[in-house]
Amino acid sequence: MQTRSTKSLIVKTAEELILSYGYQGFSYNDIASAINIRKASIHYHFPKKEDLGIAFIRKYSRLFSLWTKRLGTASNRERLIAFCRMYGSLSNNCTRICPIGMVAADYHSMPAGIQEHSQELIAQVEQWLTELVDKGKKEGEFREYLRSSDTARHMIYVMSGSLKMARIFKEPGRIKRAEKDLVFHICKEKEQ
Amino acid sequence: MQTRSTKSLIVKTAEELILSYGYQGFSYNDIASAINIRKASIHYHFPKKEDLGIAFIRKYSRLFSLWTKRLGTASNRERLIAFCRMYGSLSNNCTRICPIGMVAADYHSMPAGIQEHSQELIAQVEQWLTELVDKGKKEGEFREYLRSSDTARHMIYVMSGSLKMARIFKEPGRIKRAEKDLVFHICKEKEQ
DNA sequence: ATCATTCTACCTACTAGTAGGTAGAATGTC
DNA sequence: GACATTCTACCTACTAGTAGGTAGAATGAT
Repeated sequence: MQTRSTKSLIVKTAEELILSYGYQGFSYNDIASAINIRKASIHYHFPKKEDLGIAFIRKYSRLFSLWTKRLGTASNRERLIAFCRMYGSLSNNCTRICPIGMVAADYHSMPAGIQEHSQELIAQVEQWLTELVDKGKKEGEFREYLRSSDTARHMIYVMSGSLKMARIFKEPGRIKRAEKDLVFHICKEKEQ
Repeated sequence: MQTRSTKSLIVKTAEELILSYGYQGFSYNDIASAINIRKASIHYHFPKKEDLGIAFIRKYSRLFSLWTKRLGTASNRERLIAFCRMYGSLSNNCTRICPIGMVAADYHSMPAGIQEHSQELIAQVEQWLTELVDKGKKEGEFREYLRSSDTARHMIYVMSGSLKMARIFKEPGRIKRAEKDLVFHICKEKEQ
């Protein structure tokens, strides 16, 4: 097995474990037995657990960048909905929560390097959403009284909260509902 | 030192640790050294870590019940604001998050007994908020188009999200802002 | 083209430390 | 004396991380 596939397989597995059980809730052993390699091999690619944690967050940073780039010239309303759908897909049928929700909860028990990268990821998403709301207001699609950055934050709170609760109560409908609520109170045209 | 005070001191310390570092992020040793007793003494009061976790959640269940009872005959709008203020006070100056936010994130890595009690606590808060929104609508204080239980959930998502982000970015203003946003989009009278 | 060397990617075997948990003695309190 | 409480001393299981080795591919020198 080549390095590239093993390395990314490790990150992929870490990802699943972190989004299910949290940073403290998974071990190198869990990964090793999941993909049938030895623990030391993980340390070869990621010397410290912190390194793996950072790789996990940076991956989501990259994925989000790619996602925003792929998102063509849709209307602001469509982009808002697309964001919610993308976010909802992270739920993985009520088995996982979002990276932001996880790092935000475990924040104080994480190494400094992970904390910094977490801040960057959150800021990146907030930034993109702030610009979206701003543009939506200017182009008359979104309600004028909204404060762009507060609305962006509000969206993150709601979407990440809905994923968590959807998982606990095994109610995927909570995510869809959160989306509808957000669209309703951000967009001008009615859609309830 | 009597049992009662030691026992409640253990829970109090666990509480602080859990709300800062998460369920996986604290140990019996942390508590022992924090209040200068031996680890085994904690096991005397709480044989398993799960027992301590349940005590923690049940305490917040009781506290919430007491809080709702103490809350006199204020207007629905005032009760809504009081809820947000109470919730915001859990932030402890951006050092902690809320019990709901914590158990929701760590959910899958917690023992079954804690999971059940977590569900109950969340359901309890959701229930109270649902009734508040319902009453607020009937009495003409809240916007009629709101769905009571969805709005209740929305409130929990936003408040618990704001506590988490306030902690990460050391921005207590996020909590106040979340409160204002909720009041604005739930209550009829303007207040921005 | 051959051979020595270096590097990559993994391995086995181990360390020190910490986790939750237990047994039983010591201490206090009624 | 009886019982509750806290202690010392320990256990097993597991954690992140390290030491040292190996097969084989890549590189370089002649």
